[in-house]
Amino acid sequence: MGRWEPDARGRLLRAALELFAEHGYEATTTAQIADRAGLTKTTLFRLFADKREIVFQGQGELLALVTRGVDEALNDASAWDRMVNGVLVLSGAHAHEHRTTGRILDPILARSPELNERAVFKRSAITSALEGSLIGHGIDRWQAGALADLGIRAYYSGYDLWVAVDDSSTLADHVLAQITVLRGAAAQALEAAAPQPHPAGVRSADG
Amino acid sequence: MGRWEPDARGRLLRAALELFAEHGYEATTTAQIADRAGLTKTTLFRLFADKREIVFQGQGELLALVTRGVDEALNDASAWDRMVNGVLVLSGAHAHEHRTTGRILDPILARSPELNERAVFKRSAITSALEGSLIGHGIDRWQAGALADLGIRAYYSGYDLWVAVDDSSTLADHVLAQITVLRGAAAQALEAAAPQPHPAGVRSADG
DNA sequence: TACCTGATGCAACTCAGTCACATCAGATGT
DNA sequence: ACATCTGATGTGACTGAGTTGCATCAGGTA
Repeated sequence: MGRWEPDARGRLLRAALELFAEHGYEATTTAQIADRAGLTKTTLFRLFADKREIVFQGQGELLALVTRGVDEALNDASAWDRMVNGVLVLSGAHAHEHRTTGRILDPILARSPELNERAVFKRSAITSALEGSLIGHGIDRWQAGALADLGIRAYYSGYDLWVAVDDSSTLADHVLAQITVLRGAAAQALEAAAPQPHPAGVRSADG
Repeated sequence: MGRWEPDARGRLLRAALELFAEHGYEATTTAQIADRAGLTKTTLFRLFADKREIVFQGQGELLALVTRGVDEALNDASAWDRMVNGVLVLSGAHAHEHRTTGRILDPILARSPELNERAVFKRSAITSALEGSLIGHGIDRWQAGALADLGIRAYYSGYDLWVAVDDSSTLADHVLAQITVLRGAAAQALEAAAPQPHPAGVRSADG
């Protein structure tokens, strides 16, 4: 346990968020972060793979979560229901405190291309995990891809809404609502493409 | 024109691909690349924003392409047709030589997390460009998002197929085929979710 | 008291990326 | 020919991320 000051990771995270908010991400050095946390650069890099990971710590667990959600759906669940369950289990991982963190993080993230790139990568990793889990349950790979895109899109826009408002709502509430919205939108978009009952030939829009 | 040896960018790209293939991306230093190209590190970083961009040079133009494709669709084109046109114009940008480059690049890319992250970022940027263009034409934002995801997914899996086979087919051929496949798959996945014929009033997240 | 263990510090290192300044090859004008 | 202008390249020093081997230190155990 904590022989030295406890919770080195937490202290580093808080120090980093403070400094990022004050001076921006790029203008903050890892030495400064370690310094404010009462540690050294070496320890920082022992606890985090790189500077960006300070901000995204724990996102690795999300991959396991979404997979678990897909796996734990009922045996006769449809592809759609498996996807929904994956995204819902994913959403369940966020406590109310994450809302505050999200509010602090968002502007920092928006101003830093480097952080943005990592964020996109995490999103992609989660999407791939969802897609892979669905495929693992025998779902057609193209359906799995489309479902994963839709589900993760719902998750992220639900997250944005959840962070933006200030009520007692759960992340899962917003995500579920977004799934419904996106399902309707996707259906409408596809309807315009394939009005015939049997999805056959497409007319390309020659340029 | 070339007062010195011409085509510095091309020489650097070739040198980089050689070295990456020989020793891997991470094990190759920028100085080595510049050296083999008969240049210096400084010049390398004058021509490329960073080490990763050597491999992804020119992807920035793709954003403009997909936007142009969406813009140049017929005035009364449906949301779907605008998306298709955007993706097709995007596909038209690749000559046959890109196939060879793709074959060399793919294994390098697969072995390097760093390059992978950049690749994902580029994909995301193209998706956002497509989504934004569609929204700019008055298309509902949720539809735009879903359409962009589907279109770019078709583009990338079409690209994979195009690179994998060795015939006279065009990238656009494969992408178009993938759009059809994905449209069918998405329709099927949604059908299981919403069996009711009228996807009517969708309630947005309470806010 | 002696030992063990895991978390931390220290110092030196490599490499990506930046910058100010010098240089060099060719085009232009006289 | 000669001087000059211009843009592409080289030089060398610098910052900061990330790594590594070794020392140290706090606490638990015998």
